[in-house]
Amino acid sequence: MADVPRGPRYRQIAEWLRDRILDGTFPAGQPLPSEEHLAKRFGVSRPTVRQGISELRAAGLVEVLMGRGMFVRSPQTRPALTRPRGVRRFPDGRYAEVDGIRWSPVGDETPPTRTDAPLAVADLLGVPPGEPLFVRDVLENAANGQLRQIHRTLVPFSILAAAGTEHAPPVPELFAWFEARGHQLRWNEYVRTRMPLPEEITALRLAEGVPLLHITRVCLDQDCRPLALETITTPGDGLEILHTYDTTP
Amino acid sequence: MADVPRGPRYRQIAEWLRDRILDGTFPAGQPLPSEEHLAKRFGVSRPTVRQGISELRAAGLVEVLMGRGMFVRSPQTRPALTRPRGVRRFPDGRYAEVDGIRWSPVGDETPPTRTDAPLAVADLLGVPPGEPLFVRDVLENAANGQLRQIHRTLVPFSILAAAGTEHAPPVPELFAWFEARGHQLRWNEYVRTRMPLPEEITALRLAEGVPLLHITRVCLDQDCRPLALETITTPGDGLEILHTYDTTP
DNA sequence: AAGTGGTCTAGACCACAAC
DNA sequence: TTGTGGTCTAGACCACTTA
Repeated sequence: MADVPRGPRYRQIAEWLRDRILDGTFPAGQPLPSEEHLAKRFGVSRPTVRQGISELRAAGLVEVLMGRGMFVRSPQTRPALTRPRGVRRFPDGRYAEVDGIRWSPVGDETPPTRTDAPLAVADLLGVPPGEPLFVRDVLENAANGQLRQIHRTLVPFSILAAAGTEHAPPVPELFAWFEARGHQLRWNEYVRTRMPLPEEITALRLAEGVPLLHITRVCLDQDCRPLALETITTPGDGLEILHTYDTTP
Repeated sequence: MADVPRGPRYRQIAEWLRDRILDGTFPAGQPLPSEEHLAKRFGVSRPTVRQGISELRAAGLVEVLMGRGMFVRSPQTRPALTRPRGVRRFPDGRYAEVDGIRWSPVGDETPPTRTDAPLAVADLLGVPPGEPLFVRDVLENAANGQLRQIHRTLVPFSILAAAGTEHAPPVPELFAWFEARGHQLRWNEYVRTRMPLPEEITALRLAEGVPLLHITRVCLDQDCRPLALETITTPGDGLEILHTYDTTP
């Protein structure tokens, strides 16, 4: 008995293509048959073929170029860039990111604003919800624009006021600034992932079907009191992050 | 002058729905207008409406239940579960995950197999590509099946052979086992994200548009020689991971 | 039974890219 | 000019859920 095809026609087409992509019949970079061609080959209409293709696009297996055709994406291997996470303190008191990446702002740098702490942020910062926060929001790039991230810094005005200012320096100067005020620093870093909103797709120049990595870093003092919070939003493709630890007693 | 609607009709419909979801006109859990209703309201055909809806589904903004309707997904806030990453060593020499989650295997536990190290894994384990590896693969669940993960453990046979065995115990017994052989342990943890393959969607019971978090943990000895590698694949929704660090000198 | 979404047809016209 | 994908129509029939 021959195998009876299961499920809807569009999925059979998607699976036929997927199998041939994964087994190497259609190698990466190779143009795939046109929609019209596939429609004739499977005896279905073009919208049906397109529905199958949309699954492969969402899964990031193929890339479709307007007016040119459909192409196999490069296989999922390890990302090109590994980004060690951590903060280094030099003997002279300067702070720097361990990953050593030099970011520069994209476009006009918008002036800092203020916001009322939403629940989740207030929780992490140990302040009541609605507490006013200093906000700096920067779209940054590096590596000749190959790399982008959205970097947001949040500091409660109550902490700035205690130091007699209303303006926080950017990270990592902020950390040296905290240290100069007698704090010894540690960080908690929360990592999660989600699909991007349309604005994020354009801002970060994301390809179809690429999720985001979302890092929330809370800077704490020696008594585990939160001082500041950063969120870093980066593309989930071509990038991995690295944490190092030994045993916790 | 009134605003002229831009872009294709289906995107206008998607944006109309998205705006009303984000501004609270359609609160979470509320049923949205039916496809037929939307088609009449916008003067388009049902496939056009469906194309717009497919964008919202991919972005995880709405959830569609067959025969019932379309519903607003809960907003993207902080995930329900925070999973601290790390390994604890008790004074009696036992090791345990810092997150304290008790996992149990789903279905029949498959016996360990062997594989030839692929390039990326060989690189992290410091062995030549193709080196034979011990492989344990387990689909695990916790919290009454609410939580699932795919846990793979890889150990070079060369390391097992040096201890006169061909069978590695599961993590975290493996760590105590290494320690008993004179190693002092550290870990490197690589975090990345990607969209799931169809098998992973079913194994992990993923909803539409939910990316994966993919953790690769390498266990190193005191001389930074890799001993074993684990990969943990978990749903990207409802879960975040937490790393803690202080300054690197 | 009525209403929902899931699948599919057989076309059409358009925008874009390459030749 | 030709071939590609992008958008859209105006229906059809089916499977599923709820009442």
